[in-house]
Amino acid sequence: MATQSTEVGTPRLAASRIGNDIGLLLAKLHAAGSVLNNRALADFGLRERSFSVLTLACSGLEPTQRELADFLSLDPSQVVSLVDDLERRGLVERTQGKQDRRAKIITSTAEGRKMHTKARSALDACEHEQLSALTTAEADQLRALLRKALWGAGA
Amino acid sequence: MATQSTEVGTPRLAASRIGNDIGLLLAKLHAAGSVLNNRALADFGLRERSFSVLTLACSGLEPTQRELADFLSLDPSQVVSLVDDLERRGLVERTQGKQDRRAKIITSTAEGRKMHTKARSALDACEHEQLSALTTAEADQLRALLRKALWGAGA
DNA sequence: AAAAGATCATTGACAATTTCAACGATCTAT
DNA sequence: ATAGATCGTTGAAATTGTCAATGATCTTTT
Repeated sequence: MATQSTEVGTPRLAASRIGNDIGLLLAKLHAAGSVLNNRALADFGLRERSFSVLTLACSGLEPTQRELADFLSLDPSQVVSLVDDLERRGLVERTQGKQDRRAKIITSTAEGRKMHTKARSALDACEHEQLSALTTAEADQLRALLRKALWGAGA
Repeated sequence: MATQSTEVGTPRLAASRIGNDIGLLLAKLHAAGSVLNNRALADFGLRERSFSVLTLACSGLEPTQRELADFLSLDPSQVVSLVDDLERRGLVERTQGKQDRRAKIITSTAEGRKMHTKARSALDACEHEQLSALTTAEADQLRALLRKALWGAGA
């Protein structure tokens, strides 16, 4: 994410064969969205990643840090920092794993859930803005295709 | 891209609301694909980005470095390094802009085009592997939706 | 039941990347 | 002409990514 702007720039070069590369398209849309998202989350002292951790902590799924690392495509040590920060701010708590005492389950505090609710609605607005060129049906379709590409038909 | 593996990990947490966030889905699919792509390109001494620059250099579109930066969502200084490397290896050349003498137009050498052809076919295989959970029609649809989200219906 | 080997969170070191401010050269507008 | 913007480039600073080592705990093998 180099361009601080949201503008996705001259589509002139999109005519190249590379304008059809899934990898590049993913990178570009992701970069553009990150700027939007981080800008919106800054009001809450959050970034995309800490928001993701907070969301999962609020989900009731009781994720371990290892699961967070896998799911968010992060190194376990990065999760430590993310959780440290959220825990220091009282939004999240580490509790010992039930079957596995090595693992730490991340759960949200009441305050964390309040914060999450507010941040979530801000993010939804972002997403809507990011996909404004698509109809609602197309946006849903995009989501479904991305999920299927990642996890197969099962998810 | 933390996990060096291609495995996209436990979909258990995908049940969370965040498993529908476009931002996260893009990040995950992009991260997984990057590992694949960079692994394949390593045989040619290329990475995703240098390959992108090389591709645009081969496109006949005569992009300036500024255009490359915009299109690839990179800082202009990052493009300098990328082009430096490719130029040192004789794959690409800087030529002075026609209307604007500040600008540098990046074009490919004959050797650059040979390299590009080989790398391209390796990458196509990657993309196919990355999207193996999708049918061909779905992959095309995904491409079209990403393009529309980025550049609107026009592109 | 004990030992060996794997996995979890954590730390800290190191490398790579991103971001930013400054610069000379050139372009554009006043 | 002059003033202000833009292009590529450099280099420094901040952020991120990667990796190896550790103690605690789990799992598997004997």
